Amino acid sequence: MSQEFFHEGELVAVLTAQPLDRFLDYKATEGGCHLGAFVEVPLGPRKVLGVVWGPGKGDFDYNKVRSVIRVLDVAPMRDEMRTFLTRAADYTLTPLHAMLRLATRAPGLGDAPSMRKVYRLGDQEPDRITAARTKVLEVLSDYGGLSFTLKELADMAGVGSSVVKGLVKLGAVAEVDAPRDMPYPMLDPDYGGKELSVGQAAGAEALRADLRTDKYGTTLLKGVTGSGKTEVYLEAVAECLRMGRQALVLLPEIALSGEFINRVEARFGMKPAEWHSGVTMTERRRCWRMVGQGDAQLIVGARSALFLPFQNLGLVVVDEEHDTSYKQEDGVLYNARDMTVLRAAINGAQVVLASATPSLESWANVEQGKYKRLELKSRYGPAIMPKMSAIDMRVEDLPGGKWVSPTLRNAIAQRIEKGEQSLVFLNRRGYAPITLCRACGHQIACDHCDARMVEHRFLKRLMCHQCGETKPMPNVCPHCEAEDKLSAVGPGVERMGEEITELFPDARVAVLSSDLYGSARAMKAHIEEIAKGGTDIIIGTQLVAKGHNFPYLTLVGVIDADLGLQGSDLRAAERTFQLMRQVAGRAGRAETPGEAMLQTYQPEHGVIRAILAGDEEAFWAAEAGERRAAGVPPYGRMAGIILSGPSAEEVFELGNALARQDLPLRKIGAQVFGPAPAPIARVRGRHRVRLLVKAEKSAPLQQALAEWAGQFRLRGDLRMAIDIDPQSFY
DNA sequence: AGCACGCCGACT
DNA sequence: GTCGGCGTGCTC
Repeated sequence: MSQEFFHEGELVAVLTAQPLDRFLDYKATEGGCHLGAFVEVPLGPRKVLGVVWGPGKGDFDYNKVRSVIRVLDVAPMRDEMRTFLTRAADYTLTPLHAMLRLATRAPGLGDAPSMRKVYRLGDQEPDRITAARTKVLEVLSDYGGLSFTLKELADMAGVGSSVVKGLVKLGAVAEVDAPRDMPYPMLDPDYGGKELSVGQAAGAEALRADLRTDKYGTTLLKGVTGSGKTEVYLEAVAECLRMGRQALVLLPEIALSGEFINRVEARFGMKPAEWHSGVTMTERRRCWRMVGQGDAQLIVGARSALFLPFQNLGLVVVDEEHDTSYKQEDGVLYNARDMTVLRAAINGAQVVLASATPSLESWANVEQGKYKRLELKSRYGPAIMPKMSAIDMRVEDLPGGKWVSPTLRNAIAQRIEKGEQSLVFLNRRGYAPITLCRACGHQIACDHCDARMVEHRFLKRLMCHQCGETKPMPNVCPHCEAEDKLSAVGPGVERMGEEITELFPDARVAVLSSDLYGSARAMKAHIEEIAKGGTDIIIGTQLVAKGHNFPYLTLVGVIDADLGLQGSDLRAAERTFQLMRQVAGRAGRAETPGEAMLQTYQPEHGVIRAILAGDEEAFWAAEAGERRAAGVPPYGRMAGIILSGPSAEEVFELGNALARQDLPLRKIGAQVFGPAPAPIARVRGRHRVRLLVKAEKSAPLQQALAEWAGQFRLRGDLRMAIDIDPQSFY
């Protein structure tokens, strides 16, 4: 039985977010402190944030032990959260202090809850009544009982703030202190329930029943685009709210949150709390604190929202669970989808993994009986799945430098005639992926990374898609100094825009690519305008595959369905399959049936055939068979070790040393591959080398990796990062 | 992470 | 002589 409270002077073990790989003993403050308390402690000359993790070990000279400075005024960290952080740290081989940092990423955590003055109706009558005073008092009585800040109240009444101040002096308006961080408004689970189809209602009831068990469980909610998955899992959220527990919905893309928030408001009457990189500092602080004290019922956020201090987490929905952006690729390497399952298991919460095209991992977990599966077959509304066909590019008559086949061009022309929208999909941003010198063959590359610079004609610059570095488009070749010999090779969305405008000079064309907008807000506004029908032809990247609804869209043309099939990345087939199905699912979501056309040079390829046939089970079974035979995820375990440093030789040397001293891995039957240049071989001037480790599913991989890596002490500027379950493994 | 300590090269 | 480079080590 662990001790829950520590009296003044007792030793406590404190974990700080500083990179120390152990707990430090401190003496509890005057007044004592609870297990899990957030505290401020002295560390050398500094004061740092920490969490009381347990009783002190007492193995440090008692006279040198310092005292906790103060206990912070936030809810203590719960046992479940400490367990979660510990187990997540063990799983991802991340130091615990780095996990704590993820869990305390809120500004002003150490501040006392700040107060502000708010105004409400007072109990006195004003001595003289004026028009301005009447307006202020009317506003206050109209919103009976509610209070406002000075600015809000003055603005609402259309008067100056001096009028309000005057009324305060007379006692007609009361000035009171209120905490700046207000609880989020209560959501009403019975506010705006939509009529559900029979299939949806059955799915919703299954999820509600699982929630009522009060136990952990994971359900894969599968349904084609537009089948109404969102309505179904919002019913699970409603049940969670009725039970008085907190719910979290994770989205892969911030750009989607605006539309989703509106749906939540329509369903529950109020907006939920939001947590992602786009929310302001003030709002972040409010969200973190309110989640911690149970005054936020539903949080919509990005993967890092999983580390919020929930008091009573009952449900986590991972929307578009197959999306690769759930994998954090720098800093702490974790997969938010997998960590969700871990957290829910510890909290006794339910997980809903929603997707039209689930990941093979989730598919395999269903097969093994670890997850339940719910499938929404019938579409919500009259639309049906699009008709899909391949355009065999080997027989199309296309001049060099052009990418829209005559077949696709004719199909687009027909839509324009009927006043319907077409989408031209190409998963390549910018104007052209390669800038080549026709005189010497030089390709312009990034100065800091091992990547080619992509021309962005819209910005009139070259950009590195690895590090974001840009430079102006040069007039002469940087290598041979020939003038006017640089030319754009290969297609990007901007260039497609040009080609489409040439083919359809009278059509309204819009290019939709995340880098063309200054802000998420601007992008959202543009997407909404397009969705209303303000455009004939949309040219888009991956962005359009992520859940936006275009009711007038009836044709999707995929420019290069072969992109991503090449190379030896084992996930390439899976990703291509998901992407193509998602894009094809854009077409015909409303009343009009849609059509999807895939331009390909290999129409006989298994992935292309599976997409066209709509035979998912066949695709998954074939893909699973190949992975099982190769002993790779989800049927085997893998880890990547990324070594980086300023000198390529030193990094490789370390890589070779690791590969040589692989006894800890051989003991568990694991194999080491590499070192080889990492998929991105140079980032921001640092050379990167990767080793891959492959083990049986049941092998204790983490312990072996820890022992293996522990043999080395990194000198100078060398870094080592271990990536459990890497996204790409070739 | 910060910050101090400390041991070698080129400046007033 | 000393200013300052950043390698090494410590923080209860």
